[in-house]
Amino acid sequence: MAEPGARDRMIDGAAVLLAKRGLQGASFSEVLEATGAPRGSIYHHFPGGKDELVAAAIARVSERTLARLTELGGSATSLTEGFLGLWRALLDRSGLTAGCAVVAVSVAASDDLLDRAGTVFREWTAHLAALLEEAGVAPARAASFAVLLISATEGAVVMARAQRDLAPFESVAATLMASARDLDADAAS
Amino acid sequence: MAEPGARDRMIDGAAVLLAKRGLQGASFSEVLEATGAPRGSIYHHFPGGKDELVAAAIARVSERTLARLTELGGSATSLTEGFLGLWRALLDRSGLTAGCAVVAVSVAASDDLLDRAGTVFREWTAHLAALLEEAGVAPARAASFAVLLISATEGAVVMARAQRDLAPFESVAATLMASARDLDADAAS
DNA sequence: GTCTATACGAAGATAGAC
DNA sequence: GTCTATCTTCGTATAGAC
Repeated sequence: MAEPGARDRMIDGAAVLLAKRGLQGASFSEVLEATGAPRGSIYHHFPGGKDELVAAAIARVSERTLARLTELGGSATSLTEGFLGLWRALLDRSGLTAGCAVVAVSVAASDDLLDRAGTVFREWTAHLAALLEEAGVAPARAASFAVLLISATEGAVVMARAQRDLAPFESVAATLMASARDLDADAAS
Repeated sequence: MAEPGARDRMIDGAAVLLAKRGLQGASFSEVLEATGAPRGSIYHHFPGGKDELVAAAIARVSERTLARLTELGGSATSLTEGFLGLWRALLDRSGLTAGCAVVAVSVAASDDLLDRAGTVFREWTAHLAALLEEAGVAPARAASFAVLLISATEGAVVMARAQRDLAPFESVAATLMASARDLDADAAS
């Protein structure tokens, strides 16, 4: 019952290609080559064509990110460490050749896909802010730190990748971790 | 003497299209249509093809950014305000449809162009750090704040554009301005 | 410096057989 | 569900005339 996996593999493959080579690099040919999925069933699985595939890919990236954030819970420090860890792992695993699939879509997509990317960022921001509040951070500070954490991390990933050097990422990570410790200290008092 | 302007217009046009539509959106056809430049002279002006045009475009964006930063000088506060102002103006002028051309190249380019984008980020970071030091900020703090300012701003531009809402940018801007005031306060003491 | 014409390949998408 | 074949559009790039 349900799909045997071809559709799933295509979605994951598209997510990887978006992260590594951008929207134009995530062509059907590339996705099929990377996943071994059958060419004949592209439009069976994705009647909406490439946009539908890309939308599914960034939705999956979003869900996974949200799920991992939830597991982190606890303090502002652990949330920040965990969020940074997700992107550090992406850079490490790829040898600094991959970035964020959502960012890749945000800079070169149709209006519909741009909207979906915006929704992903809103979800991440809201989820992070809610978890920070659970950790005892005041709502206003939780909201502004959530936006800063996401934007600075995403920007740092872009810089580290372009410079082929993890240094800018680690510099930003250290600064954000210091801020997170301040949040926890204030929450405890 | 020198070029009458066709080459210059193409470079500027490419920069605008990169910012608005990404690398694949900055095709020769689009650039020619946007600038009115003659199709027959593309490879006269850019023997290296598209990569050479894109390289020239992000180099020009970089130069302009560096020049404007130099004009700002003064304090950490004025530098931060000015840097944020450059990107706020970009978002405003375009109705939140344009982003940073260098980021667009960083997520979807050839190795050579990726290197050039990395060089741009290094130049911005070094220049900002140097100006912060002139403003009395300690070298280590100047370096880390320069990286944070660039990465957070770039990330915020991506988020604001995707969400079609300036709010995330302004939230990040407020946080960065508060940090800049701290730097100035410490520099004065 | 600019033109037309064109070669070449890649990409998205569709049709119809199996 | 998957295949092959094909269509169309587009983008890069080249050649040679003006």
